[in-house]
Amino acid sequence: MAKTKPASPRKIPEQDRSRATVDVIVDAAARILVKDGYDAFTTNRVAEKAGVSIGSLYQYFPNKDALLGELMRRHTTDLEKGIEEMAARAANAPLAEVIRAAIEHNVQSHLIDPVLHRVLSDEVPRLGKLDWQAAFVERMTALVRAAFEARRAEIVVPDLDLAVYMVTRTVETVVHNAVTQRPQDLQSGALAEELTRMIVSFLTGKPLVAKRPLRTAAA
Amino acid sequence: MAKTKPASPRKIPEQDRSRATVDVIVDAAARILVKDGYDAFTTNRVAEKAGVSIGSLYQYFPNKDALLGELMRRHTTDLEKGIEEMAARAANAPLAEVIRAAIEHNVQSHLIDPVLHRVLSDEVPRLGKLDWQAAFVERMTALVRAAFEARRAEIVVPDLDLAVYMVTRTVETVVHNAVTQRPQDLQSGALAEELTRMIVSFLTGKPLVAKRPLRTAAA
DNA sequence: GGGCAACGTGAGCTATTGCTCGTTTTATAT
DNA sequence: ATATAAAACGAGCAATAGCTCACGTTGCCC
Repeated sequence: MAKTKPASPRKIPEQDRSRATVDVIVDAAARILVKDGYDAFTTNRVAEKAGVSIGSLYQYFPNKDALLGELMRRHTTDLEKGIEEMAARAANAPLAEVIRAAIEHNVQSHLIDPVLHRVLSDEVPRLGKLDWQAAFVERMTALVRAAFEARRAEIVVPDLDLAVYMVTRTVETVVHNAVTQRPQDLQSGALAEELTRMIVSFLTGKPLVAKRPLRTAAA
Repeated sequence: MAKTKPASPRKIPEQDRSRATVDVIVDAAARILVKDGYDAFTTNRVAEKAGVSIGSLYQYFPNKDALLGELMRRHTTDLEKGIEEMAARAANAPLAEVIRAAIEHNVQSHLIDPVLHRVLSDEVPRLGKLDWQAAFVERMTALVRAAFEARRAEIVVPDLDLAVYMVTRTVETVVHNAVTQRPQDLQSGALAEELTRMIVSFLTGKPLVAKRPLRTAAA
């Protein structure tokens, strides 16, 4: 377990053949992580499962972390797809609707490849803040911040930065953990419903009027 | 990195001498984790730093995970100290006060040994659900649930289990992440204040009347 | 003080893993 | 066809980490 160096792609694939090799390697990496967890994620195993030699793997990935990084990058890119457009679509909707849409989008994202998502965020050792990762977080934060600023008058939280921080953290982690611990409430929409109430009432200081009447009996 | 087995203490220390040895080992483990992170946490290094031989370490800990487990157990025990008494003290206070007290207690807990706490929860590979860990979570959950049930009339969330889940997750992770990402807001109490508002308005469906007037200007 | 068990020691075994490098195969260009 | 470079190969090296075990030391009990 040597300390891993900075790491950038060793060689850029030029022919279709090599691009296919890279893809097959990344896919195998994902499959191993999903099926057997991070402990089973060794470069030799990935190469074997991909049906390529270990040497080929190291032609395109300078080290293990680079492969992991590329996998995370692709996964994140998939998740990001659609966020901007959702934000644009809800651009001049009322605050409560924006929140609801964002939360529901977040829930859907978490239901795409839950196992890979969980392994990547829970089991993989933090490979100290990749550059693109920080950029991603910043972009998302900016998006939320802009949405809040446009509706500043409705928001009672004095410190807007703090509000953005708390809301993003809360939504992300509650939904994320619910994938494994509350799958039923995620599917039924109950969690998204309550989470929306929570965030909206936090921001506006006023209770959210429910779209559909809340059940009044206990579960 | 072999798969680690169940693991229970290999030998129970009987003399003072050996109990001191165990302590010095656990302390060294904590110091290494805090100062150098999980990558530097090797059994040989721990033994060296503790000033005992590697053989001694393995007389009391059957494997590496057992040492880590014991360290976590001690840390958690420290955190748990005071939770029950706080719960008892706030037994018949109004809901908002209970929430506030619990959140402030949680904040204080996170400020005890923040670095160790962070390493243990973020950097250490999940050693699949220790038995005492599950028990701890269950005890805490039961505590919160009891507090909610005693005030069921004030709570608008239809599914009380879901409410308990969301509240515990939210408080824990927001505070936990704030330790490293929002230390200022933790220290100032601003985060605890807003978090309390968030939880109370979520539960009661009504805005929390601020103890001290909120600043109305933006940050 | 003798015996026994608890305690302590550390050289080194075993196993694994990330990764290299000399070689061979395949595609492209002329 | 031949040359050239990209792509693929895979045996094996170097490093490291978890852990064992045969042996020495300390302390308790009669």
